[in-house]
Amino acid sequence: MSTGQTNRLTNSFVRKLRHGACLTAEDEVQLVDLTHTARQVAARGDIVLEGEEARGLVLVLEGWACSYRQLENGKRQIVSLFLPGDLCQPFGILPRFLDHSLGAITPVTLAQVPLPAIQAAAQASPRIAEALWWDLLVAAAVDRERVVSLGRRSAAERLGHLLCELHLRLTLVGLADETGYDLPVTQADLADLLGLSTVHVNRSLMDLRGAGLITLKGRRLAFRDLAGLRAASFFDTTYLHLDGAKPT
Amino acid sequence: MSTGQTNRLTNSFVRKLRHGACLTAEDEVQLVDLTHTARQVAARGDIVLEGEEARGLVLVLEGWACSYRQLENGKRQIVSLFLPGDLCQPFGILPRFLDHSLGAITPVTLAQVPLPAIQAAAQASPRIAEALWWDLLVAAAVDRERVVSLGRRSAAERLGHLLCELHLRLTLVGLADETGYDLPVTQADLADLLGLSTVHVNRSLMDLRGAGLITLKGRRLAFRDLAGLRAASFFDTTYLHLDGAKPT
DNA sequence: CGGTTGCTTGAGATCCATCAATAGGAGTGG
DNA sequence: CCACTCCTATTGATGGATCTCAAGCAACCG
Repeated sequence: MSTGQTNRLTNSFVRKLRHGACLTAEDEVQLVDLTHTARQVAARGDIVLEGEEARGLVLVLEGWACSYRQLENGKRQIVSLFLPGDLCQPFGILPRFLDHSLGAITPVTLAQVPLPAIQAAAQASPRIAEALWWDLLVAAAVDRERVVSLGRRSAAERLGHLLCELHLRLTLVGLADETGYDLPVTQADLADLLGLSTVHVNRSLMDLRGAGLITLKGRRLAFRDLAGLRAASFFDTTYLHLDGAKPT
Repeated sequence: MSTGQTNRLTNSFVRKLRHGACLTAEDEVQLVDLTHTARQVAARGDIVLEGEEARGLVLVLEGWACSYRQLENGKRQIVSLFLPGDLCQPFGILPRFLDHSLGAITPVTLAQVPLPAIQAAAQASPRIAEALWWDLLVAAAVDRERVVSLGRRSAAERLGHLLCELHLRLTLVGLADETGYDLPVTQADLADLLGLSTVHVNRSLMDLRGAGLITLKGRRLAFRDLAGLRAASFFDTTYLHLDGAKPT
């Protein structure tokens, strides 16, 4: 209850979608209604395993989750990170089977949204449709940025860029401010996300600390020089298409 | 005119979408009608530059294109590769401005599809909607696979995996068979796609040739041992969700 | 033909992975 | 409340995969 209040009037999903379209009070009620089938999964628990059939859209209401692939050689790659308010699949179709697994990082609260229900909501309200499409666009932009990082950025740049990205995404749902945010992932998780070894993640983290850019104690990430961090990791603050946002 | 015949009855877009839904003759007419505003771009020419406003969905009818990011340090990362029949953006929304550039690799024939037109087509036919969503799903799966490759696969594995992926995608639109296909990209393009240097792409290509897996002369890629190549690069043939396909 | 572009090969440098060992916390059970 | 264990963070040393710089060559083209 401390990290993100879920009640009948709003939740992280709605808080995020407000940035994508000018939702009416009625729209918000419709969206919250989609999320009433809540389900808990413990930290590091499985949500859906690769090869399973999807039984509905998975929506993260609280906590952090991720999609990942477990490789034949024992390595793991996290494909996407899902924060509160994030939909784990595109909202218009369900695959016959998943080509990746979904797992919890922290304890998570999930909603399992039936595809027909969300489609009906999008049909009924052009603002909901717009917000959902905007969300899909943002998710795609985040994924593109990950490709760029993995392909062409150094370890420290990747790390810094990720920290900036998370800052922006968490701010959207009210879970971060200018000073920093809770970063409830292990260095091994970061390694699987960034395509690095845990040892090198640790050293890159040291570099960022040594450069006076961040502080990371326990699970709290604090910025000491946000502008400097953004510059050092070539982070472009406009990349989430927030210009279409209607801040509440 | 040799690579892919475009006429009033069918084109590469329709040929691909047939795999995603059971389209009627009427559906196919609707889809072809979307593509009549053809436009040519020369090899290596710009299609849309980063920061520009999108004026419609870009659809590749013939030739190869890509989306890429030009980095501050002079490096380039290709984010997605677009083959004949590929839509370069999700079909439900246009961003205010592009966070990446679109460029031609070979000479390309493009259609610029107005967003309202494609939305109307999807509204009018649930089969068209299904096919478009399937296409989006496949594109997302390809992008995920790229993330996995960049993060956790060796250079030779990345290359082999890409060659297998292209084989499958080109087969969908009738541009490849069991023996191989035309690969009209330079080694520098491959490097920017795979996050490698051109020198190392060359050496990895040599490795695959040396292992008796492929032949690459001129612009023709020929398989000498497709099963071996797939095994060596851990390629999963089911990953494009073709089980939902209705082969014609 | 000269110039350009793309492919190939060599040699040395660098970034990052791997292996290994230590230390600090958090939980657990006695 | 202590001993124990596990997990995570940290640091060192070594090796390997890939990059960068450099040069030669072949094909194409005006």
